[in-house]
Amino acid sequence: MIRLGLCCIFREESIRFRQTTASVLNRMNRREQLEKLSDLCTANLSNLLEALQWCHINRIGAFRILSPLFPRFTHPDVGYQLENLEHYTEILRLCRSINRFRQENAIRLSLHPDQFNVLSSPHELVVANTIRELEYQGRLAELLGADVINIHAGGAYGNKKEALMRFQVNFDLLSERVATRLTVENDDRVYTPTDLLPLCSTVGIPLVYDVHHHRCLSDNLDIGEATNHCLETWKRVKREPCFHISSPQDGWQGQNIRNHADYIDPTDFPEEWMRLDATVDVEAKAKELAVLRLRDDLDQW
DNA sequence: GCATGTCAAGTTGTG
DNA sequence: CACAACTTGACATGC
Repeated sequence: MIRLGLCCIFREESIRFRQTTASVLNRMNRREQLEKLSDLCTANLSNLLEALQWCHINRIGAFRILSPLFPRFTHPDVGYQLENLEHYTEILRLCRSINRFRQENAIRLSLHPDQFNVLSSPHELVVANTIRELEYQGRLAELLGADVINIHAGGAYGNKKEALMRFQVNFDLLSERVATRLTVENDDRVYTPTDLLPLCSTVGIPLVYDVHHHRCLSDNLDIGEATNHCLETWKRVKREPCFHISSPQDGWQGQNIRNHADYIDPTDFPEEWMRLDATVDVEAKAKELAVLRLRDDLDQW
């Protein structure tokens, strides 16, 4: 069975995640900062539980958790520890409820750290910041029961081989809780599946195959071949494979095919995926509306 | 109440 | 060399 995944937020449902910025926090004293952050973390966890309940009711089998679930957690000035928040006990209780709910209802959770997390960077500071952020997401993953932390391979710096070598070296600096969850995804400007598959076998991490990115930046593999190679990387770690799907905003003849459309054109859904046991994250601007429509479209087939 | 500007972070490609 | 694009809404501010 294909399980479809909703990414991070809702378009029409009133489930909303809250945020803040460092500049707002910096205008407060530490006590006020922690009060605000405690409120936001607690609210976001309640919202996450609601999001999972929505997924369950609507037969959506996966949910991607937004990175700033705990806002500004790793920020150098205003970062904090959960233990220092007023609602710490409540926060842990909510995490356990979420973890139990996703387990009982078989909802797969994943995380997708932002583009500035670059393990292949030649800059020590960038790598250090990346590791800090990944460790935060690892903690989150452990608390909530997410099994995927998916990132891109980063920049090429004029030499992809060397960049991927740095990725490999820096991977060894990650904790067990991050390393066992980390996956790498082909992107639409630098790294194709062909570029990443050797890294995946050397490091022993799975490939998240984004077919839209592959259509924007192709290699010598067709979709069926890339799918099969991707499946092998997941088989090695005995876990359910993960794919991404989107459609271009103005069709394949449009100006910028990288932009995501509101909905998924069902003809963009690879035939090769139809009979797989796999997760397919739906990256579409209409969010839950797009997932529901694609679910119905696939049911028709 | 509504419009507008801001938000920690990286890298690439364009002009 | 500077800057927009990537992707993107939520929030705070100002009128």
